Amino acid sequence: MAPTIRDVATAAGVSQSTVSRALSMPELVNPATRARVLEAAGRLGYQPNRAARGLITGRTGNLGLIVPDLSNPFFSSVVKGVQAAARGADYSLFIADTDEEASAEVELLRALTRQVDGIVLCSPRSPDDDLARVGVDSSVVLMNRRIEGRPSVTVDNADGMRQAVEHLSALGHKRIAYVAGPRTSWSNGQRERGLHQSAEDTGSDLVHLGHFPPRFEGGVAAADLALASGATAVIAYNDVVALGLLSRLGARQVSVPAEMSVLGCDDISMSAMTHPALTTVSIPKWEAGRAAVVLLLSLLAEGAADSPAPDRELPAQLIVRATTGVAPATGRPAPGGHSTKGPTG
Amino acid sequence: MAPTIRDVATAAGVSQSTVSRALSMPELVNPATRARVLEAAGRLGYQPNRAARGLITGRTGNLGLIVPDLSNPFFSSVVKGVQAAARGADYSLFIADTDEEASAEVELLRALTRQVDGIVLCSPRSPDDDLARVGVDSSVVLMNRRIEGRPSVTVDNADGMRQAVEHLSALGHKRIAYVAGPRTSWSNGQRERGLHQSAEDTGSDLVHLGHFPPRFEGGVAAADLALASGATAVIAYNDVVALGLLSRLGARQVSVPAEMSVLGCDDISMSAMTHPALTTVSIPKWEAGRAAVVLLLSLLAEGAADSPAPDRELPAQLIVRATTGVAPATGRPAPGGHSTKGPTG
DNA sequence: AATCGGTCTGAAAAGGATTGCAACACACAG
DNA sequence: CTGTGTGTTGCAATCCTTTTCAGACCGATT
Repeated sequence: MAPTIRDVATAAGVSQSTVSRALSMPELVNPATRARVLEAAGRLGYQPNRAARGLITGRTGNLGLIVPDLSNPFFSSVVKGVQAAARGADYSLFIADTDEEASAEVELLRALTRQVDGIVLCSPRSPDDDLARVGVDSSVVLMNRRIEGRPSVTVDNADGMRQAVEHLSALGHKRIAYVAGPRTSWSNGQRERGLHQSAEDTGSDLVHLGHFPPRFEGGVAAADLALASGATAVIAYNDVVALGLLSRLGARQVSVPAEMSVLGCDDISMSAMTHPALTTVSIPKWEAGRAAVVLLLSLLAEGAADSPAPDRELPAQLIVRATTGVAPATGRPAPGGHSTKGPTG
Repeated sequence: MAPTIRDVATAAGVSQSTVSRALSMPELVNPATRARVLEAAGRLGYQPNRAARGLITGRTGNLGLIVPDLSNPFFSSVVKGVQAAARGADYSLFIADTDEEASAEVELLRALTRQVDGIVLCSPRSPDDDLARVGVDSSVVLMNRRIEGRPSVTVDNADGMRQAVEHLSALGHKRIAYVAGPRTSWSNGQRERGLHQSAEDTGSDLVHLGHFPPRFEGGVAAADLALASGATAVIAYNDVVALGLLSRLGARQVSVPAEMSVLGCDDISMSAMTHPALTTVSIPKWEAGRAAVVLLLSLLAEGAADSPAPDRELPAQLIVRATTGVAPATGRPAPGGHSTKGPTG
């Protein structure tokens, strides 16, 4: 149905090989012939069959992207960055969403691996062992997770948390609550680590409120714990959770930031639009997606040879908006909430 | 590198054809042989090379999905529906985002068409002619757009708007403003049509505030116009815009719904979580994505033969939450805003 | 005139899976 | 004992492109 290289060849009065060369190695054919070939190809609307090409080159021209939840705005931004970079390099993109289910990751990884040249695995929830096993044969770049011996793109979450804690500390907050994300999230682990370290450095009390689903409802549920904890500021695992916090605090008529400061993470676009606008630790999402693809493509080009699993770490950046303010003069009473300085999960 | 059908064949002591048949037409081979083949395939971890298969069958096992903006939660839901259906039918999914740019649609359509068996084109912004031209050769199902002679999945937007207007009318609102979406959006046209019809039926005044980008900022910008229009209720093109309206109304200290009722469209998850929770016309997003794939697959199975471009229309459903209430007793003055009953774009 | 270098082109193989056709074995009927 | 049918398997062609290898051609040098 669609024109093949053969059709172009006869139309241009040359052989298939010449057509192939005219299109992919232009300097090897006589300019006049090439012009004829290009004209014929254009006239027939010829598009090379990527499956056939892939069969012989062993490369598909496709990349895969696996994310936990496409409806999370954090990941939409990542997807956009990945997409831009892939399209720029003339790769097509398979995107798959695991619905936050760890088991789906290895399954998708396996299913995808035959159809792509490489995979960006974003914020995987699976245990290290599973990931180590499955990715060996194909090129996989991890994002938001670091595993020994695997290339990855990460963000300096710990430093982001340091900036957050120092900001709050400078505002006079002495007791800071943290609403944690999934136990299986590597980023969450990094953030907890950064929090504990900088809490210690600044002499702040850190209250770990427990692990919550990284969604709006998680923040809603955590808000009451935060209020009961005696903290004057609360840091959320991400912005969506922070928005949930704000919502519940609003419902309980707690004024932000006068009575309680709230700080998110990610800097999703919605965060700048709330009232009051959310103070947050900005993560270069788009850039991270792009960097993952760049790294992946460089690995593919090298032929998976030398370098021992490169890592790329991007900076996080505190963005101060309106949900953080000076600590209330009178400390709140501090019932409930278990204060701890050791990591909990 | 990866095991081929040949490897399985020698391992099982049969020919390639037998392996192929054992895997895809099990009833044609001797049960004992089949068992041997399956065992060998399993042991070697054989996965058929889809490119090679596609070369001969002419089918890729891939579907394509094109949406205007992945970071719009409406489309994330659609994507999830499409993905679920595709995965259920053992198809892989290419997803592409046009960044709301119409020209990218035809380009992506063309690029994708060779690599997939069919495409779901969601909420296309391109003019009818362009779409009519490009899709002829491949199977394309439109979503949120109806074009003569092309299969489509749509939602009864007009009826959704009717429900909205009747709801507001029953609450005593006489003057209703509409914040329109992109001119190039077919859904927007349908909604305007429904609005004008039901405004006439209920004897309400409809104020068209103009076209705004379908984003939060669009709502923010429209809010002041709504206030100045003398309307006591405002319907937004979608929920994201409605959230922008709420934000700006809040900033201007207009109480919702006491002074102004606000009504959105789509029912994105965020809408149930605001304070007050947003009244909205719910669109079956997930279901629509699924329906589009089901329709597409049925077309592929039929071999694009008989039926003259089936259309599937899904119902919309008003969800009353807290941003709509009885009209304020004292009508507001009505300067600015151009009242009209004819469609504007 | 023969050789050489260089440029350009074509023939043919390869890549992995599917499938039409032929072959084979076997049982059974004629 | 031959012919027919059925059930099972193998051979070989095919899909479309890339790539290797060899050949053709031309001008120039020895």
